[in-house]
Amino acid sequence: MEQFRKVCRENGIKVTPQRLEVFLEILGATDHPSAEEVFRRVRRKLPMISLDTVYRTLTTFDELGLIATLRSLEDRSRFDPNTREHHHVVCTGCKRVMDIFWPEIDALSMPPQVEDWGRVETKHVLLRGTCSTCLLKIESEAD
Amino acid sequence: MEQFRKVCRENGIKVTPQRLEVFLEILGATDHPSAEEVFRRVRRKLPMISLDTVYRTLTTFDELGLIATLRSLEDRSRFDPNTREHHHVVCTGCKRVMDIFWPEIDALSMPPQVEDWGRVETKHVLLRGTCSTCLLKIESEAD
DNA sequence: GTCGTTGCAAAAGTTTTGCACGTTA
DNA sequence: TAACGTGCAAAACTTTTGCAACGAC
Repeated sequence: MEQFRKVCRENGIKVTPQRLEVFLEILGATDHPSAEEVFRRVRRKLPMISLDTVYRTLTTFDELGLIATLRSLEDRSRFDPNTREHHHVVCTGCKRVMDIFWPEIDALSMPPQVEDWGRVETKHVLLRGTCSTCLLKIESEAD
Repeated sequence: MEQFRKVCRENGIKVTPQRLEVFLEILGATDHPSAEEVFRRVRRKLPMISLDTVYRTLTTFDELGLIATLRSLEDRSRFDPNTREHHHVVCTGCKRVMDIFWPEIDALSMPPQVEDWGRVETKHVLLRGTCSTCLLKIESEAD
């Protein structure tokens, strides 16, 4: 909690009761809650908090690297005619997606914790980064 | 195209101009278009097609295994307090997500096609399957 | 002719935003 | 007190659904 105040100070954002409660709630969560679920839980302590504040707070925390957001390709589904096992790399700049074939990954056996968990049906790797075109663009903008 | 008629016949769905055009368009696509983008392209050939038909058609094709849908965890974002590198397995039954630590994957170097592509910043593996609780439930329902 | 499919419109669900007010630093 | 952050309400956006008309088999 002192840690949290410190992170806020370092990043120039204010410590509000809303941010503090969302922080405490999400840090104790092991079940990957949705924004709606976080809202439900935080409201027990802070009944007047609004859902859009929860969204704004989660976005802020994600930007500060305090939490990770699970979502694959931005906000909408994309469709792929290739149904063979393969993977994807997406550019955070231009949002373009490239197929990857990666036999080493396909061949890997599951870690023990997953064997106990149940039956795995599919495996998909998503890489994020910056494509060479966008890298060039960023370099030329830096002039 | 004859292939497509055959798949439809085998699965008991009708061959409509809409389905045919969506099929032709998506099979030629290498850029992982969104539903909206597929709609835009198909409309060039079939100006009267509606967006909801495109959605329905894409869903149907996905169910038949003709295409793959890229989307991570169902429809909404989920948040994870764990920002160390790790991966996830999600149960298609109960939608619960479990963290996975998988050093073998983390240590793998990128395939050559990715080295050329640009700079990769993050790597995330998503497994889908059925957790043991849901497996038991399915078995008991099968009685 | 039957029944699955489409188009339209409206709804549903998640996430974002404009704005006036309140709170933090 | 000067920004920043919040709550409210409404909007934006993607995706789904009810229904009458239509078209494939």
